[in-house]
Amino acid sequence: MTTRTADSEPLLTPAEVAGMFRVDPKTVTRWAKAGKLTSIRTLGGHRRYRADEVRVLLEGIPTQRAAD
Amino acid sequence: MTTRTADSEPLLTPAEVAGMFRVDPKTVTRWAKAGKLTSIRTLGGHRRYRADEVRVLLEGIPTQRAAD
DNA sequence: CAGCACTCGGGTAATTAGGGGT
DNA sequence: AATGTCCTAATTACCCGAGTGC
Repeated sequence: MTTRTADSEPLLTPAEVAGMFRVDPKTVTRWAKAGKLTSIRTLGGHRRYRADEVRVLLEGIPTQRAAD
Repeated sequence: MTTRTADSEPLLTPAEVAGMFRVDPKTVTRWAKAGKLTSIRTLGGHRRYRADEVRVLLEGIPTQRAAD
């Protein structure tokens, strides 16, 4: 219950997100820089995106989760 | 595999749809605004259209979608 | 260690959105 | 009512070389 952290949130690569939106990976990077998308950076500087967030932004269909 | 993603990967750009219908991209935009065509917006406001929907409107042959 | 695919960064064309008018 | 065209502003796509990820 109090464990409300994003436990196992699968992260997506720029190419993955770009494919889902039918845009260029660079565009996804631009969204991250604009703060429209939550980006997690690897230690090398590469970005990873939350599958949850992307799914919501795509059609507004959040992850199927049991009612709180 | 619990690949429970919404199968809305195949998206088309306005130019693509316009080319398939032999109309101006603006016309496709009008169709979207009129609700005649399902449009998914990028985070920048650009529209993307479902290949399924376009195919149906073009040939009337819907895509085989797996029943959940 | 070496290699390939991908992503990074910046910069420049092409496309799209929106309103207005024919 | 519906489509095509003109305009400006914003967004997106492709160019490069270098670094990261596996």
